[in-house]
Amino acid sequence: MQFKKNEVRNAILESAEKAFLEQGFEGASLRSIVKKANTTIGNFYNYFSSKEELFDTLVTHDYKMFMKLLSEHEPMDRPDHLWDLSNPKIWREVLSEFIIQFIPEFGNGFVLLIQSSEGTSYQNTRKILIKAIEEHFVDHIDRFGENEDLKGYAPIMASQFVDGFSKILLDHDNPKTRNKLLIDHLLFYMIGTMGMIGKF
Amino acid sequence: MQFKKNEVRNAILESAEKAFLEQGFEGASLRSIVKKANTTIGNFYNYFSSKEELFDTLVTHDYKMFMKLLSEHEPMDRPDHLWDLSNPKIWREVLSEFIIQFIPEFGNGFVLLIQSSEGTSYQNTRKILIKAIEEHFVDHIDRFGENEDLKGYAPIMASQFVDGFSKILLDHDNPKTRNKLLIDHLLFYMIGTMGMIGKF
Amino acid sequence: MQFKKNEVRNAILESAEKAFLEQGFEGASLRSIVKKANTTIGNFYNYFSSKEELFDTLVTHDYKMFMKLLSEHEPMDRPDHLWDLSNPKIWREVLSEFIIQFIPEFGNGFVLLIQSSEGTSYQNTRKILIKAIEEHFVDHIDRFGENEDLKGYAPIMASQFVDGFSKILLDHDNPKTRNKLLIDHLLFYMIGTMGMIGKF
Amino acid sequence: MQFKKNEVRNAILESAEKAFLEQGFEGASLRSIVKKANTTIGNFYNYFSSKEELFDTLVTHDYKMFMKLLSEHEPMDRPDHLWDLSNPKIWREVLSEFIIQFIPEFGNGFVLLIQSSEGTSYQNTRKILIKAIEEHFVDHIDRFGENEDLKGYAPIMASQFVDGFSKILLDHDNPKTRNKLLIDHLLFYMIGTMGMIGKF
DNA sequence: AATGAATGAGGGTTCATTCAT
DNA sequence: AATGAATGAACCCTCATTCAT
Repeated sequence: MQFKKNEVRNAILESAEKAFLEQGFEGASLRSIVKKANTTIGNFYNYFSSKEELFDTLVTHDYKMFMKLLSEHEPMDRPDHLWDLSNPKIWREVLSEFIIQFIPEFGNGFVLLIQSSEGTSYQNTRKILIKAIEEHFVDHIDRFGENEDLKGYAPIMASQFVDGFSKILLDHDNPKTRNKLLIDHLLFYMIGTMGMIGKF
Repeated sequence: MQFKKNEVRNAILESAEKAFLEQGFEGASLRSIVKKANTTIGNFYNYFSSKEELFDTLVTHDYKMFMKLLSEHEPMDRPDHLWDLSNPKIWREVLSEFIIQFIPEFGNGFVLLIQSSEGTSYQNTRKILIKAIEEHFVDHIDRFGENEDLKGYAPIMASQFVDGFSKILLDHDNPKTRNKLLIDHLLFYMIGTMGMIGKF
Repeated sequence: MQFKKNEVRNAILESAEKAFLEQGFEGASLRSIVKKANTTIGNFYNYFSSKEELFDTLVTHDYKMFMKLLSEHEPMDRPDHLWDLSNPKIWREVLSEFIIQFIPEFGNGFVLLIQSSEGTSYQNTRKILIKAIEEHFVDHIDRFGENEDLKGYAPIMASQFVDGFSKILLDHDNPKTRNKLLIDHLLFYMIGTMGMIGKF
Repeated sequence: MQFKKNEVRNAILESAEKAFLEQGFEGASLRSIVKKANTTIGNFYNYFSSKEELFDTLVTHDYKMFMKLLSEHEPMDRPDHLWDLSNPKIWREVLSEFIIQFIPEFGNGFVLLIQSSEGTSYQNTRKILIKAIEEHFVDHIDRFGENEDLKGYAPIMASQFVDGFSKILLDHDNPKTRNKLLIDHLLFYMIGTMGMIGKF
């Protein structure tokens, strides 16, 4: 019965993903999740030990991915040499190459982590990520010592960058438009940052 | 008991504002709100007729402000002539004058409206505002007919612009730094937009 | 300040009477009663010691009246000689004289006792009265020994007689139509009883 | 657990029926109902979706019956030819046949509808029925044009007829005595009405 | 593997009553 | 005499979780 088992399990996971994305972890009730998955609340506990573990399952892969990325601190930095390119016009294609290699890894799990994890043990993920991105921005700002007070805006930039990233993933399933938008997104923030620094 | 009355009322309002900001309207429980305000649930209803009315009280002023601004559609457009200025360097001071006249009116009420109103009658406010901003962006993109596919990014930009705006209000009470950040924010989006269009 | 005092007191009594009649003792809230009386909940307790005492005040006169009537057992019996009259046509005028002498005493207090006293210490009044009337009916039925099993219907007759009586008082303020209806009512029950016994 | 399920469900229904009859829909608390049914408030909602649905369940069959009877308007009229019979003595047996065909359908559900539905969606049932009965009485009174002012008493008669009907159902489970009393009841009202009109 | 009955805590709300002012 | 703030119990209802079947 391995086969059927996975069917139910997957049905629950799908239903839960949708519910969590739409109503958040606390807002989505187990009752409604299992109902949409065509099973019962009792049976749910044959597959998952708790609501939290359900969320965990949906999110763990992307969380590990994300943490690895964060600790390696390499792929994230890769496009940085762009900062030294003079012309925004050529950024797009370089970014495009960059984004293709690590973006596919992220999916709705990432969105759940960022937008729907309130009430779970992951609720700090968003903050951690934002903090990391912020430091990243600050690094670059620091290279241009003159804009000290721009740093105040860095946290805002960082949180928006992350939320925008997550919003794109959420709203767009089609990989092509998704990637295009993600590139737009990176581009927008690079241009914005450069402009704020005074590069134009 | 007129004296104590306002104290309690304000304690409830403060406690509620904090709770709503942190946990959203539905996530924040009346019981926890009144507890932090050092009163009882029964007494709460001597001051407010419902949880919704409590939210209403916190939000109504900023909501009216916001609706007025939206319908007049004038102050919001004012800084648009900046788009025709060639040099980003001088934008800052022009924006600065503009922002001073209408920003001071907004406070945490606006943040509640944008970030914490799910489950209240105001829950569409964020969407309305984002839609309005989005149209605004699209207008400017349209002036440069060649970037048709940039429009896909407009909704992202709009929602982030609004969320960033709200985040600044939330994180900064000090009017001076707040205004500075709001100017940064506008600047960042103008630069970003112009850059995306290909102006640089 | 005796004058003003009674004004408030009367306003409360009027408002309460209406509320109790419409929603019953438990269904009517003190809050709504004092609001309609243009005073406050706190002030209410300067005039009455409890909700129950308020009801008490509205009802005590009619209750005593009623109890006296019940124990004397005289006026109630008075029209009984009618039973021996052969022609229903002449009953009406005899009843008319009878009813005039004791009906005026009853008012809304009586209705409250019968229809709105659930939850108060008077909640048995209706039952007591009905029981008394029932015994009355049974007495007359007994005079015609042959209809033994008619007695089963006596409790129904009694409770309906009482409720109808009370309903007339409730629906009709005008003394003239009220008395006419009360006479109709008595007549109806006398005819019905005689008919059931087999007099026609 | 199918076995136990119905036990609990029935226990709740029984307890609720009793509570609603005694204290009305709003007066009866869910807590007291489930307590008497030896279960918990949480569990109640595994059987019924709301207090209203609980009432609904108790009442829906009789409500449909009643509505059908009212719309067909036939069985109700059937005994009318009795009015033209000269001798009350033979009425009883004719009524007896009539009543047997439609009365058995009614039970406590009907009583709940009439006496305990305040606060539910059925709260107008009593009024509707009384109005229908009243019109019925008026019809017959109209055949004897001379008693115009008797019509004032028709609403009283109608409401009492209905309440008496309901009281009999409430007080008597035994079908035999119940039917006998219902016949008595009809008889009583026919005699009363004829007498009032002046037929005797 | 699957069911759904059972639990108990907590949600927003209303109530009669008390009491300081 | 008058106010209305304060209390605590009770209202209907939803929730995640447990457990017997």
